[in-house]
Amino acid sequence: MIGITAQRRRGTELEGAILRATWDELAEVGYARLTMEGVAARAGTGKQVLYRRWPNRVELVLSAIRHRWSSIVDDLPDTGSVRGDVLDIMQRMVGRFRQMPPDLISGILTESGELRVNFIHVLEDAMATILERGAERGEVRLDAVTPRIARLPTDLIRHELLLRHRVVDESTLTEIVDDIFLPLLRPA
Amino acid sequence: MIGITAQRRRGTELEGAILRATWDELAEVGYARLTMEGVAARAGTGKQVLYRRWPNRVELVLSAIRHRWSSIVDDLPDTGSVRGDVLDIMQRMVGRFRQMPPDLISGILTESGELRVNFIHVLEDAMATILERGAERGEVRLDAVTPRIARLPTDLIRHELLLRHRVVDESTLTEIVDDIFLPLLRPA
DNA sequence: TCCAATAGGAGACGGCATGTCTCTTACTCC
DNA sequence: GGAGTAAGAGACATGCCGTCTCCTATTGGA
Repeated sequence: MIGITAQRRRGTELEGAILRATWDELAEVGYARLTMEGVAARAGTGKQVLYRRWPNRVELVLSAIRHRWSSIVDDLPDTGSVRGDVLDIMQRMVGRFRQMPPDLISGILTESGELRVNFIHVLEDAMATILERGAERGEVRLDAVTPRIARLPTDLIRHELLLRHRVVDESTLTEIVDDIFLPLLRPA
Repeated sequence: MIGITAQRRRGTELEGAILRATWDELAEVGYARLTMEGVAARAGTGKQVLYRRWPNRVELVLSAIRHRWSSIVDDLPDTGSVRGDVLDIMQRMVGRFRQMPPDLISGILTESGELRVNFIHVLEDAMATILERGAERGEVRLDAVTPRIARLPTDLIRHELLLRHRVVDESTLTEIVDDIFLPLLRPA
């Protein structure tokens, strides 16, 4: 045949294209109106190819998110103070959230029930490390810090972003850290 | 015509029946799979009757919730201590949540963003009153309590219930109150 | 008391997305 | 170079949405 030979993508290459298409579709129409058909069309493939890899919308979208972003804490901040480190983590959460379609998280939350390990567990580990380093510097009395206190900053940011739908600015972050979190790290 | 005369319900009576049917449907299939057709069938009426009153699913369900429950704080607790009052409020939140289909809140939150008024604002007012009474008893230094601190208990419960999907037991409540909230009411 | 206006009950309809299936054809690996 | 695999394309049954239309029970006003 003369002219264009329709190259047929496979495996990783195809998968990458689909995940990119998914993300683009998300950005364009949001999560609520993202359809398998839309993604397939945009990726230039058929629905069956999607369903061969992911059982449903939620899983596809979760893959797309993971594909686009590595872990939010793959490089831990080390500013020299607990305050700086925690603010850094919170800023990352806010920044990442800002780059998502507004209904993405709540949509996934509704359909799949749980926030995946990525979103919560990883942050807990990061906080643990930050607090240990703080303890070595004498900033923190580790025995006074319960797990719930440790996740206070991230929990509150999450609450603010997802349940209150607030724009979280710098002053919100410092409020949480200075008025709430830091005082609890060194009880009287 | 001999025998059963098909009484035709109207106005308030019909509306009540629909709202009850909506709640039953919610309890049975959850929010995600609640359909207008299902509600209409259960109420023994047609879809048009629903659409005449509510523009869509969300509004119908919101009405059903309001129809079933009055405000969570229409009678403020007054146990004689801030600790008791706050625990009481938190227990109410947990109790009410337990009586809801698991996906109800997140579903509505996703689709309409409404409900924040009921679920957040009302509780803030209640907390304000509780704290003022606490201040009169000398339990609380009001000048140290920022709005964000005041809503800490309710925010954390909400986070636990809606984002972490945890079963919130008594020990969770006392942890939040004793380890986090009360210490912040009387800084050193 | 009767009649016109209103609203209920029932269901058809077009539209759209889901998830399954089938078919042909390009590619890959042995 | 040939068998097996998976891509591309689209038909299909299903389900729900929101709108429309029909007919009839009920009601409030003349």
